[in-house]
Amino acid sequence: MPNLTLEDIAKKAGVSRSTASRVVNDDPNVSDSVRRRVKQVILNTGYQPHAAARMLASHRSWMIGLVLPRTVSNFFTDPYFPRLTQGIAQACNQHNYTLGLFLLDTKEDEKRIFPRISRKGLLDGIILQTAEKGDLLIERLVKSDFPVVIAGRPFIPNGISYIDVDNVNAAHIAVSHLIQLGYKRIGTITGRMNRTYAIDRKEGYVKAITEQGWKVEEELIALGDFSEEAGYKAMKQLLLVKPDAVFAASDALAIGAIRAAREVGLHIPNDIAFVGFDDLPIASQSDINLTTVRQPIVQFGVQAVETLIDLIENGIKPARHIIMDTELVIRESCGASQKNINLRR
Amino acid sequence: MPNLTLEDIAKKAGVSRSTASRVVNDDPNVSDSVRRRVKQVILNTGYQPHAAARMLASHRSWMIGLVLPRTVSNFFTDPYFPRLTQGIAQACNQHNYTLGLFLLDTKEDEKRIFPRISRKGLLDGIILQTAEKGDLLIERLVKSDFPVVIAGRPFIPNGISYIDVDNVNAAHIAVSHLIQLGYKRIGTITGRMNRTYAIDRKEGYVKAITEQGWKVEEELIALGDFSEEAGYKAMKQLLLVKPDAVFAASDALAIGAIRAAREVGLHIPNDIAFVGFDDLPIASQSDINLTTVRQPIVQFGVQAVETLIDLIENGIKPARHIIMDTELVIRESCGASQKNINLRR
DNA sequence: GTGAAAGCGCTAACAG
DNA sequence: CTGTTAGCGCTTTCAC
Repeated sequence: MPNLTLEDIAKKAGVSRSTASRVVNDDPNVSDSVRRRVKQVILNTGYQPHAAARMLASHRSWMIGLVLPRTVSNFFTDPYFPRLTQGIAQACNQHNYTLGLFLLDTKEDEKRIFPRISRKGLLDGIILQTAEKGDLLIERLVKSDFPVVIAGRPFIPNGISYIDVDNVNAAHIAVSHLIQLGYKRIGTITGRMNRTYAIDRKEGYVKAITEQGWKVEEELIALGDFSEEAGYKAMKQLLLVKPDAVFAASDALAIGAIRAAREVGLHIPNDIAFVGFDDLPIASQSDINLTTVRQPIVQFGVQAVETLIDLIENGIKPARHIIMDTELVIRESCGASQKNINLRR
Repeated sequence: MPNLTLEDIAKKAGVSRSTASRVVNDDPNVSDSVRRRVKQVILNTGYQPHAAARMLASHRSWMIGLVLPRTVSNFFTDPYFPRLTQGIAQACNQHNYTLGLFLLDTKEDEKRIFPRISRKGLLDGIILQTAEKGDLLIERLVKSDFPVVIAGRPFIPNGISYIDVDNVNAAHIAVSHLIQLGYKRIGTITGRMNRTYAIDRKEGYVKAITEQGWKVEEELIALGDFSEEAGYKAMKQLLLVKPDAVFAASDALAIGAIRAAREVGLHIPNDIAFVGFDDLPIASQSDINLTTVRQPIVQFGVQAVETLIDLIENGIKPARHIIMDTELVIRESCGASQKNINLRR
């Protein structure tokens, strides 16, 4: 395939470069006969417009960036991020955008990221995973008037678009469910408190506990980092204080925790109950059967892209705030079915 | 920040645009004093060259694409791919390349991918995960003389650069290790046979078994797809024919398999031994302690990028073929330590 | 509905 | 070492 330019196509079709351009870009101001002729030439030659030239002339790159900060950057320990990425990639394909992936591994990366992503002509917009409190990147991005969507509510949500689920409420429902089932000593494994979603899910737990007039016991709260490994370790801690049920802030945490519980011979849900968060495919497997809060992760990614495209095309103001629904999926690990039998007796 | 151009910088520094360009691109042909002056202006103004303009003029995009075919596209079920992606992203940051991620979700995606990634001016090169037998993408890419590195040996390796580990040998070593420990009825959980690495690891297994003069029993070979869930299901099958050891073609498979074994009350390694492949972090956790073939996944990604950059800068011929080392990491799940004690007695 | 012409912001010979 | 001059391939007014 030779390096054809628009000029060549125009010549072969016997029209001007502008007209050829109009056909390529589906401009309505072209007569049908000419359009057909040009399209035929394009088809025959396999012509593809030069990406950089188009970017330069049109001031659009048709490319969006996904930025994942360092703290989530060994992003393979929690299946959430790959899944989110998948949703985002899918939506990009759909809308004909190219996805640029920026995984921040080191502190160095983090320091150099702003110039790289804000460089003019590279990205039309950015999806940024919620970062830590006091993160400068979001602030700088907001100031730069760049189209940005935050995945997960940021610490300072003023004037910036984001998309989230109602984590407080979802966690509250999950823990309340355990309470209704009669558990009295409910522990939780949280994510690290440098993320709003970790904070919010803990808040939902606390709310449900205090609503009962119970005291929140610090020893029943264990810290993880959303990975399976962390769930395992956190559960080792919790086992010392013998909870009868545990709300884990992610499925990965829950699965690690379940491993730890089983390792010491506990049976689920008879000896101890679990509720997770995410509803990953593994949650529904027969030996896990995890009751969990279903998050529409892929759909969340799609929504992020579509919101961003809206920002790109219609301006960033006013900021969009989108909250997606969750749903408590009741399986075996919470003991609901057995409890119901008990109650019936 | 206003939209500064090189011209503006040049004016402010009292030099020509070319000189400013030279400073930006670290061209040695600039006097120190001028260089300092221009650099100062750049620093003061926060100037960033326009990405598209640079791409167009230099015929380089400083962007590489990572293409993951549909069959690996729900790429969050096997931690291998996120990890590989991380290695690739890391190397891209290091070398100042932007990473374009192309996750192929649907058949549609797969059909439309070639024009998208081969569009001139978008990518300097492509890293492509090994695809299925008869995949047209690789062929078309080879024909197009585009710089491409395949991650994992492709089915038709002629004239194309790839990077791989010696899967046959690694699997052979792993299974031989089980044989030496005295296991007599060794099963395996393979990946789907549409991937060279799945085929190769099975071949290593077969080689080790037949080397002993043993017959390869089909019922001892279960098919998975490299996910934990598949490992669990495959193991359910294998349990029916009571193997005393199992070689799993990935750690994810092994962990799913271990869950299935434990579910029916088997103890590891006393009742049944396991060896995995990958050495993911979870393999070393205290209740898993998986003996496994360590693959340098992140380093593999880095190597892929560096090979690709070599191709971009020095031409694609001759094709590079790089085989990276693996290592058998012996932990508890194979029963080596206990066996040794037995032997010593 | 179509064409001519003017850039988009940069790199890269080439001349000095 | 530095400046001048052509483009890179496309989009986008602006006339007609």
